[in-house]
Amino acid sequence: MTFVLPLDPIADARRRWAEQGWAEAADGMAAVTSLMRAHQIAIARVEAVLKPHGVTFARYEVLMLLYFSRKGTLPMALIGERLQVHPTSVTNAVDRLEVAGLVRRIRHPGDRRATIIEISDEGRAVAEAATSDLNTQVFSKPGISDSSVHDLIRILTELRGNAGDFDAAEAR
Amino acid sequence: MTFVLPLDPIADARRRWAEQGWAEAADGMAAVTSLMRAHQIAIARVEAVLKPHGVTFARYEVLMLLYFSRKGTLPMALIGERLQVHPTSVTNAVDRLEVAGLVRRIRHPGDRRATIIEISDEGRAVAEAATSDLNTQVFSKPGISDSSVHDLIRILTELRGNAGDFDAAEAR
DNA sequence: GTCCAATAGTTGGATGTCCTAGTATCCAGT
DNA sequence: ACTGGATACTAGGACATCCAACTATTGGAC
Repeated sequence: MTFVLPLDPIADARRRWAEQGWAEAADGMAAVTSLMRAHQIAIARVEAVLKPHGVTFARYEVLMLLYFSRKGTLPMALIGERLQVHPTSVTNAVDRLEVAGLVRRIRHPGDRRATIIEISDEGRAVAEAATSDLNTQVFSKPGISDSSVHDLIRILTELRGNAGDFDAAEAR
Repeated sequence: MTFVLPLDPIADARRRWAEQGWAEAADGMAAVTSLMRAHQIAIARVEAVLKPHGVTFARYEVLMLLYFSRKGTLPMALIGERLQVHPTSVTNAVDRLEVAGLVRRIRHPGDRRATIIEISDEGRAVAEAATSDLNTQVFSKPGISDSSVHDLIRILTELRGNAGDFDAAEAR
């Protein structure tokens, strides 16, 4: 009985990097490539849970930002800033959320250039139901040990901080 | 003189999760969200470096797989399996690489369903130049400490393993 | 007061990913 | 052989992201 043991493709690539004389970059390559693949795995799990709720992760994030805001309203620009995405991505997400009746566009009273987004009751309901499912099906069992979860958060916070995601002084 | 120090949005969300009684899922949420954002940062850095070479990261990965293969050729199916992407994504990447003259489609001698992809001399040249730039500009300085790089690789390998990325117990 | 640079949002285009469906081909069981 | 189920790839569609360009509006400089 013969078993072919599939090797980890990333560990393979890292080995090749070292063999090619790129030892100095091998770990970085492995880290970045792992990040790509881990993202792919995580997003797939999340999207699968969100699908029945009729939202994607991008829209879910917008919804939760509004859900947790004081008045249930936020300017487009602020949403983009918080989520660190391009303005056009916000437009896209809001368009679809609005069509689904989960949010509403409101004219900014003091600045006619700006647009305020308001979450609707249906939006709140979806946010709560989706979060409940995500918490039980994904976030509570992320697929790695508790200590790894902590380390991962710490390391990625370091990475994000160095990339200018937030003021390093506030990194905690 | 007042400076507004932007807080880490993810640390914020984690706090809210705990306040809402979702403490058990708070870390998982923070880990997954951090992963999404870290991916966004990494892919942006990588794509910026690859852009002058006329390839994207998706195509670069295909190119490197071929570059390191014994004969410079691989079946489409194997490429998709190694990169863990959908067959249509491979078709897409190969289409563009072929148009750019970096790879070539060849008929599989023994199986008329299959297609073999062969890297061209230009493909090899691009692979080498792009790798050189990536190594010096990204992989050698990933934006986190060396020990963090090691921990990150270890944790993401754990995550990928649990997701079945390289289930060693599986027969083929 | 006027003018111009900066800001907010949208539109259109390029790219990547996945899914569903369809075509061609292979292979094993009867 | 034959037939039906797998396998390999492609076509078309939905989404998300970014960039470049455009419109509308704001606010400061002169």
